[in-house]
Amino acid sequence: MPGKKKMRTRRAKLDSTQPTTAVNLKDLAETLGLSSTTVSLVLNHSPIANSIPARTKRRIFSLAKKLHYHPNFVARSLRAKRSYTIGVMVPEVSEGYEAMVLSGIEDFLLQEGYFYFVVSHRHRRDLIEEYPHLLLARSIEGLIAVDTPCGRNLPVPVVAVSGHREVERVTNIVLDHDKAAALAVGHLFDLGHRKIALIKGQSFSSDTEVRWASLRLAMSARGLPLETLLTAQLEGDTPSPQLGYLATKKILAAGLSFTALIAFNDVSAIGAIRALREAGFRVPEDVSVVGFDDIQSAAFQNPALTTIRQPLWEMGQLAAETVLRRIAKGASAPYSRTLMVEPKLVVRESTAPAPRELPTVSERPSAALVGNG
Amino acid sequence: MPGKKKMRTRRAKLDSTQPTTAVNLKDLAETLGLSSTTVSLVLNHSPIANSIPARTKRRIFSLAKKLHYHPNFVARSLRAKRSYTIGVMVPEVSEGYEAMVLSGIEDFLLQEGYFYFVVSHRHRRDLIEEYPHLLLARSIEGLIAVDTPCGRNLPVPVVAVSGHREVERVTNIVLDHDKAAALAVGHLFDLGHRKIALIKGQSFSSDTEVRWASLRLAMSARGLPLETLLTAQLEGDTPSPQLGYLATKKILAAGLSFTALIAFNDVSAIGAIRALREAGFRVPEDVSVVGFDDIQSAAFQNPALTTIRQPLWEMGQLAAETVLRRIAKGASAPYSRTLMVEPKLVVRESTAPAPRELPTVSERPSAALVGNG
DNA sequence: CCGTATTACTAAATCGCATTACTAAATCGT
DNA sequence: ACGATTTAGTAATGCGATTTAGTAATACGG
Repeated sequence: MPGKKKMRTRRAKLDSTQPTTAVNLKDLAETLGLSSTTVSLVLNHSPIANSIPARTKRRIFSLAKKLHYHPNFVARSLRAKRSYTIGVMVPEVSEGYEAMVLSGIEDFLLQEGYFYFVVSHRHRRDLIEEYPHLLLARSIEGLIAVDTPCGRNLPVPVVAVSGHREVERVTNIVLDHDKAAALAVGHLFDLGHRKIALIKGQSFSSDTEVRWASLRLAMSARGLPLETLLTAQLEGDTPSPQLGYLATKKILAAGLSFTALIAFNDVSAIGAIRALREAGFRVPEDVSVVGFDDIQSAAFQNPALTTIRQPLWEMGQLAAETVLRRIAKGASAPYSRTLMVEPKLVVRESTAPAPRELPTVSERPSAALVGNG
Repeated sequence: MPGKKKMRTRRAKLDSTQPTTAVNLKDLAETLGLSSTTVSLVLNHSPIANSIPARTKRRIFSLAKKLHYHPNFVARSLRAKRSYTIGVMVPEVSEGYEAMVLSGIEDFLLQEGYFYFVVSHRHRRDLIEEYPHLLLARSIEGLIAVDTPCGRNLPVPVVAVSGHREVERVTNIVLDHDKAAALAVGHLFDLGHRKIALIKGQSFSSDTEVRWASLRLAMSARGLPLETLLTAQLEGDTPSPQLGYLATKKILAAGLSFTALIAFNDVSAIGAIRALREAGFRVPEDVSVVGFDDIQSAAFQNPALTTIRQPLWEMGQLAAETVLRRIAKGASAPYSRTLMVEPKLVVRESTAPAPRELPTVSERPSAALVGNG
């Protein structure tokens, strides 16, 4: 009699030209001639299933594998009140920064059986406010905010990657900016550079102020003054080399000569190099350029970019690990406010010893190197 | 009597020092002295609730708002068998191709109230097999497979972006490769190039064979022979300019001279340029290079890359739109097998008229341009 | 050979919501 | 005034997995 029933169920699925609907516990149980309780207990390695003979267990496992059975997460979540899902907020899914962080997050999360929702807010205030609630309504167990001023006081653990500091109950994963700045400035200083231009990030970027402060500190530690005329800020919402290009143009227009430039990140460094070349400077012979981040394409720029590597993938990984740990420990458990990761100087081809004489725009034929590297 | 019950429920929550657990339908109903059916019907604006007087409705809505009631998404999904979630499979969350497609997918999906899970398989066969089932277990309503040979016969609509063709019940979103190849070859031909080297994609990439066939077609249409010695294939799992670099090295080593190179994609084109330079060729004066895709950094290479733009963002957008449409129509509805998108030639700086004489490696001092562009 | 333990399971309740099928009372048309 | 309709709801079922509380059947100790 149970045989008949099982045949019908399976047959219906096999006969159909329609695609098979996902297998569920009951299907399994009926096919095996067991109760769904037994199957569930065995599949979950419950100690209560100790008494089930190995043979039966094997039968269960092998059929489950054969039919690609995976417990319905929605049902499981409902019952267990756990969603095994976390939310990730990013400014956008760009080609550079976020992709690397996401990749790190994903690797860790999937390996732990968690999935994640990504939402990108494009710096829109209303979305930054709204998304955490939308995610919460979907029962996320934790939230990772990448480069995003994240909502305070959410009922789940929040980990910020390069977020603004000092938000209650948020673990911050940040680069050691002081060390990063010291690395950049020190490298140029050691190459003999004394006139260094700086490009500051957009005001909405959470790294901007800290990195700027660290840069000033590192400069003054080497006795280098900070010339306002050698300074410009990125302007524009969507990150693109164009922003660095325009910022560099502005510095060049100010007329003060310099032998090195530290950009806010690699993307803007790429634009900066282009602006410098258009103005007739060779990089790195006349002007050295240092970026931040070490995005994948930094190594394949021409010249390859010297940069301060921000371990983005590892930061994503660490963020995921931290959220999961905080989830496991429970909401009331203590948590670290800040986790610092180490920057690394990656010397490539965009930096060189400072030239003997300060290069100026007027001195050299500006057409010489334009349009070709 | 109902009063007593409701007091107990609410009180328990208010007394607790633990964070309040979310309000549910039953809480609401009991507090209001109504059945959960009524409350549910009203909150969902069901026509069946037409007969409920406005006063009662108002009471329900206002209490719901006051207690911040949000229906439990998990329970709702289980019951309604709708998760408003779709799955996205990608080879990996890289900096280039996938990020753009994902971005397009996300824009459309979020705007329609859908969320998505991303999983990356890194070309591992077992993961490619297993992930669709894992996603299904999470009740996805549809699947987008980006550059992934996707599982056949799933119980939800599947849309493949640049997937392998001719899979049952899968809508394919593909570039018009014939047009793309004609654009690339035609552009170089018009510039006077007759000796064109080609880099073929990795065998696991779904675009590889079609693009190759189109390229051969386009070549022969112009009367250009396809020299095996001017041909190399990318080798390696993780996309990186390094692969293009090595492939180009191999072509150079073969010794046959050429004035132009068509790479499989922008990433490999970047590597190709580097290899050409190391061998002493100027790009584009000696050798022109054309890429495919038009990833963001293509425009900011030096020289800026001439490329065949694949509208990646739009493809993501279209994929999302198509999945949602197929979901709305139901599984048995007819669907388009293939949706073609148009390539566009983007002329930048990596292509130029063919030089008078065929350049050869031995003719020029190979150190001249190394390390600087 | 009786009572307890163990083995090998199963029935039923539960998670929160949606939905189908009702009901009891009031109102209406003729 | 009596059946029909409308009004204002409620009870019961099910989505799929987990979990608690069981139950037969056999084994074992004394």
